[in-house]
Amino acid sequence: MNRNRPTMLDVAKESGTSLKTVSRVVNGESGVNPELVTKVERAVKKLHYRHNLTAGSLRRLGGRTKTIGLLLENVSNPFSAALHRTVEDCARARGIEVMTGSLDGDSARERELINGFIARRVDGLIVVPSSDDHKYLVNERRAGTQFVFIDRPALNFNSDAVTATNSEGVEEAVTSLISLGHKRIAFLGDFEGIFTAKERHNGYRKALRSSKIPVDKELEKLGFHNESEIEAFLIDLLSRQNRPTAIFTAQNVITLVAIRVLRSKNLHHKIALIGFDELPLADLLDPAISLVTQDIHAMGSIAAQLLFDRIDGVKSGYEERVVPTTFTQRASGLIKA
Amino acid sequence: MNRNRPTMLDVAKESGTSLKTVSRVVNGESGVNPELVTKVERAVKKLHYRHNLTAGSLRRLGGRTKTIGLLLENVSNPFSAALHRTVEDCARARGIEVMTGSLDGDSARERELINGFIARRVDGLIVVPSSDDHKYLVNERRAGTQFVFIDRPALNFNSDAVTATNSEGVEEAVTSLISLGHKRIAFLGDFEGIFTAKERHNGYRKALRSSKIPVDKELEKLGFHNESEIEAFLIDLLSRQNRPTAIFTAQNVITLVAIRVLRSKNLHHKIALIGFDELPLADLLDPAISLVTQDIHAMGSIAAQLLFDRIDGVKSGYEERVVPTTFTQRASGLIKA
DNA sequence: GTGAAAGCGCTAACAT
DNA sequence: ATGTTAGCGCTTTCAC
Repeated sequence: MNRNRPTMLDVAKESGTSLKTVSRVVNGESGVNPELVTKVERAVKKLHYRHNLTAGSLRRLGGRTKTIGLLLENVSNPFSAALHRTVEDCARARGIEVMTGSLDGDSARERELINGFIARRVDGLIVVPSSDDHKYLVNERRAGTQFVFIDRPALNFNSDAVTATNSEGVEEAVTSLISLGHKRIAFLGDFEGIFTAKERHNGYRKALRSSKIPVDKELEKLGFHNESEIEAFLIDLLSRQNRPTAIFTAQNVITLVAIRVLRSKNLHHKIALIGFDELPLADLLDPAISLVTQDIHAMGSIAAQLLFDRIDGVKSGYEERVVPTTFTQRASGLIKA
Repeated sequence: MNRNRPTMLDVAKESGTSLKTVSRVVNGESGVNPELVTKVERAVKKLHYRHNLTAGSLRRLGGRTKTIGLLLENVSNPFSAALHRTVEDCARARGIEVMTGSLDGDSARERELINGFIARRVDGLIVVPSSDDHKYLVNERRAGTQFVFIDRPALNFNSDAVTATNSEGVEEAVTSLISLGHKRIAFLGDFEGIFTAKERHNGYRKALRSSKIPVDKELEKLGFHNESEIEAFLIDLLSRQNRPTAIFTAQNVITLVAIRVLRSKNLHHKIALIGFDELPLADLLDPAISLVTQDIHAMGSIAAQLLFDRIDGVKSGYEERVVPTTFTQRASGLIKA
């Protein structure tokens, strides 16, 4: 029972001061007689008093709870986890705690979790969205909850957002493949409904167009429901007569499966491979894997800063900040056509 | 400003009912006239009412906030992240949200974060501890906050805990090396002050003892301050005349460095290696890496269940649950002496 | 500089 | 079955 916790009134009685003085001391307000401060602090220690921030937020102007929500694709995937850590560090510097949740691409879960966080009155939310319509947030923002989107922008909802140069990053990587003589380059990505997936596909198409290589739809596939679908597509792809000489995998799980399939067919030294997203140990594989990666630290810090500014009342127009990707060339991307 | 959010009183007025009826409907209590339910629900929708759980917890018996805290080593490391996901899933099933924080092995941070979470009145905490004295939690538990420890038990604080068979897991792996003829087996682990590090070292020593292999302190090192120290020790170790024929690395970062160093010396096919902790892509390296791993899902679920039971008022004696590790033998562990 | 009183949004206890 | 009132622990407002 939290009921047995002492309150400010208990501390006031114990220290022979008033409730308000205790409040001032606990909140570190200036202008309190040092003697009283000592008395209060002694009583706090003696009674093991713990400030109740949630009660305070009820009456506090603006009702701030110094808690934010962070909605990720899945807290256990490396991209989400790294983003989480960055946001946590930014929040810690300001005495803000972070509540997290995984959406798994489910738009219903997005709404549920946002409702759950709002019921706990978070001051704002950083969201890697899973839904394709964020109109429903208009009322929440009007009521005082701030939102910043990350990785993908909001849809039907004008807001701050931080994204990466998905298209340009892929374009650079695919162009490098073309310059090595590749003309048949496969592209495996997520469903086009996902913003990042579409952007990455656009980058691939642009690179082909610039080099006047016609699109071969047989070499493209967007959207897989699970790993075995990826595997099946790749096995089919590689068994064709006119199989590709290079593969671009636009997401880390797809890259992982591609590595395994290429190995199992003993083609990992014959067919070039470049993937999108960080992959632990990618540099230790044989061949080492070329990757296009996002600057997660920059993305997370910018998103956190944007959110904190909004919570602090900044009213300027909504910003969309774009963070450059990095192309790390390794052996798998240098295999010639 | 959260101030503009409508309250139950606004909903009551809009629906022509009373505050208490609104409360009943919002909380899904039975025994309310369906007509009134409809009226209230209509008003809730119209006004975009959002229940304020934090206000409710103030008055609610037991003061539950339906929020728990999860303190991890570092939310972005794979072990922590996987644990986080498991706990999140267990919590979600009960409508509980999770606040998280990274301790980085810092005991001051542990206290700070616990204080921050208690200030927000979490119902309980699941802790991978970083401090070596948890006496200070006695008062918190007395005041109604529940604690479950995971990965390492609490010190000077009697509580529920979930750990893995660290010692037995290592013993099994090292014994397998011995049975392949290895007698000079190096052991690299974390500082002995860390529970898991000590346990893993114990397992190593037990395996040697059972086979009557004398301990060679030159082959052991416990505690590194950073990756370059690990690297330096390994480089020295491998350049000795009587270098080890096998290495056991008792933690994932150490295993990673060992993989890199063995490769750089071209010894990865000559010296056996077994590591502790999961390593993504370990099966795709050449040689594939043998690992002793923890059942993170089981550990997380058990910890969550223990915590929820305590929150629900279970008063039985504190339990220490031990979850078996798994030894996955791959090529790196099968290299002979 | 300090304190008393009101009230934040809700639930509990008690009417009706 | 529904409503009224008090009060959770705190911050605000305002008086001293």
